[in-house]
Amino acid sequence: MNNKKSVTIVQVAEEAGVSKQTVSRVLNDRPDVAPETRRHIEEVIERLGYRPSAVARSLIQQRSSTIGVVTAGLNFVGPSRTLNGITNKAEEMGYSVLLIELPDFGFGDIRPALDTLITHRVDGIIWAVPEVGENHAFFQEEHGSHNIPTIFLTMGDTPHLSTVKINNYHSAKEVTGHLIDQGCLHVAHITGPLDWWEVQERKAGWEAALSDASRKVTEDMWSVGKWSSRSGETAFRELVSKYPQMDGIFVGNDQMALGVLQVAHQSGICIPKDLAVAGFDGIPESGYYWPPLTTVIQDQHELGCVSVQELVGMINDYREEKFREPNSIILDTRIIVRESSLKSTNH
Amino acid sequence: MNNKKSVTIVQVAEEAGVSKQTVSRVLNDRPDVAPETRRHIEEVIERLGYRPSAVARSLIQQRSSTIGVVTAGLNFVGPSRTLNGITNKAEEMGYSVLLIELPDFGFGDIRPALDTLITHRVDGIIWAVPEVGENHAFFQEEHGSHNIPTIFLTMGDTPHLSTVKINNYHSAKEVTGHLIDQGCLHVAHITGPLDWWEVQERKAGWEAALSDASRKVTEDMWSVGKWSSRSGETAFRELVSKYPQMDGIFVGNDQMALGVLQVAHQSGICIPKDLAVAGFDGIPESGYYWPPLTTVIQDQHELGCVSVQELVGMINDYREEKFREPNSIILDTRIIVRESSLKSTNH
DNA sequence: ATGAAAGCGCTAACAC
DNA sequence: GTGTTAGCGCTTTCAT
Repeated sequence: MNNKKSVTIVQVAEEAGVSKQTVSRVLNDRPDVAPETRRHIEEVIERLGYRPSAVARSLIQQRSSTIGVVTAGLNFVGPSRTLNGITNKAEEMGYSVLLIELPDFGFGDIRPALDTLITHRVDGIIWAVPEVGENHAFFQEEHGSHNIPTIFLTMGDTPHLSTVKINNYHSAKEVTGHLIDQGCLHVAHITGPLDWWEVQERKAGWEAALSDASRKVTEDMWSVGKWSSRSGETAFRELVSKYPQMDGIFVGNDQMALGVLQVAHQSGICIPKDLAVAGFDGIPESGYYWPPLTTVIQDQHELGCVSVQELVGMINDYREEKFREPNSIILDTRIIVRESSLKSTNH
Repeated sequence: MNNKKSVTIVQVAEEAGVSKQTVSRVLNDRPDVAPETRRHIEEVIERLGYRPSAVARSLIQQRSSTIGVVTAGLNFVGPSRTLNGITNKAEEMGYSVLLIELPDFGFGDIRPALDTLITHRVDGIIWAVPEVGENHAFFQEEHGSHNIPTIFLTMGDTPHLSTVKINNYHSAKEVTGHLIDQGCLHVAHITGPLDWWEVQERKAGWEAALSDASRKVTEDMWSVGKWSSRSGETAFRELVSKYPQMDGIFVGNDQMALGVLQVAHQSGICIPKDLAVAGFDGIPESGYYWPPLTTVIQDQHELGCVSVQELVGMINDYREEKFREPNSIILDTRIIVRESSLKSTNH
């Protein structure tokens, strides 16, 4: 328990009575080692508990086999599921993950995070911080200020940058259409914070669906939340008073929708009869809300997987000095209809 | 955008017309550099966009300033909040985080994860995988097979190992006591999977509370879930039929409690009048369930923070060859009483 | 099939 | 206050 210094390749070589190159060959599965020598060296490695140093290897090979992941808001459900996908896929593809979490959603603190990653010589970067306000402006201006392959999650299309995201606009439009199909004449909307790119997309989708159904969109028909159940509660109370004729509502995420359900119970609003409700995200609990919540399932695990795959492709092309066209990958979602929006069957 | 190779200390030295040693001094804020030289070098560093290589530095210093974090089930709320705390604190204390997620809760796949960390020469390890079945046996037998300071989260006290955890036993006992105080005569329990250490602790706490109130504990009074709302639903239906006189229930986590609430609604069981319900974890949404859920708040963010602090202490002592007594840190929880358990006020 | 030498980018130890 | 030398643990190139 006390031999602090770890075993090195030289010690293995001495113990085995060979040169360190031969040991190195065994480590890297090179063919040109006598079977007998190989077995002997493997035995010594095992006996000494030798583990080659990734640090030394990274230095000489000029590649760390590590990807840097920058995230924010890990205490939220979405980002952590994405991270889940990233770690799984990275491991599968032979990469380690260096994780950085920004203290907020990335206003002003980008440079230190980036410096840490550059310093560690990561082979590629996944920028898993959603686009909020101007927090991505840095990259739009300075793309190429660092020359590490980088992929961005959940941001709008931007020249020269590769992105991965779900189809927010389309999904929002579809779920709003579903509410209209259920016979809702007045479909309200609770948004997330307006400076989020996703939020703008979802709101635009809601507007498009109404517009397609020849309905007007006015200011009193929507309200702004902050993702939490509490903020959903507040936003909903606001709508109840300013848009009383509302008989359907598309809520920007499931947590806020839960806040809506609670206010409805307290106020004697019957769901879905008086008000059809749909959420967004598809968190597992939503099927157990009361009533079970209609929502849009976005596969955030898959989002993580796909981004790793694309990034590794970028890394490889970069190494071989091949030019690679920036890619914009869009993942589909799936509406899951549950009781909270089923007006028609209740008639 | 195309100069692939990154700038090195030698290039900075040449450009500045000094030796690399002087540049190194500036990088490490050594006092013995002429102010003028320092400014000049800093200007060159800035101009060239030089970032020192953590890889080379790690190699020579024999320390990586990186901690390895091993986790599992990131798609659950608890582990990701803990990770949140870990990243925050690690960054604050000048450490980077290398993240590994086990595919399951750690049966059989421990060695590769450990190898990855050793290979990367992390300075310390946070084993944030809860103790389940025999998944920690490896460490109990082979402690010291690797000589990296390691701290374990959410596992029972074990000789020679440092641990951090919340007081599961006490919390469970307290919340069960609360249900009894509310006048419940028959308090049931839904556990998580029985091979989890936490689950055993919580069950024992529930039993102790009943025992203190001179109630008998029999097999028909409890049922086993798997953490999900769906499994809570199943377990509760089982209890309804095998323990019909039940008028209170302590559920092993909030998600399963949500499943209980749904079944109650469907079956016309009135909460809390017919049945008082308490959960465990204190996820933010629990205050918006219907009715709002009484639960035990465990601060998993704090759990992460504390573990980093303790680990850094261990790392420092280890470096200085000081012996450090293995530490077992226990964090307190807080019961938050909401409508779901307030029988007395309804009388 | 194996070994010797060089060097990745940096810092520690010692000159001057 | 600054430069020189050596070396961290490994892989690459070139001999043998």
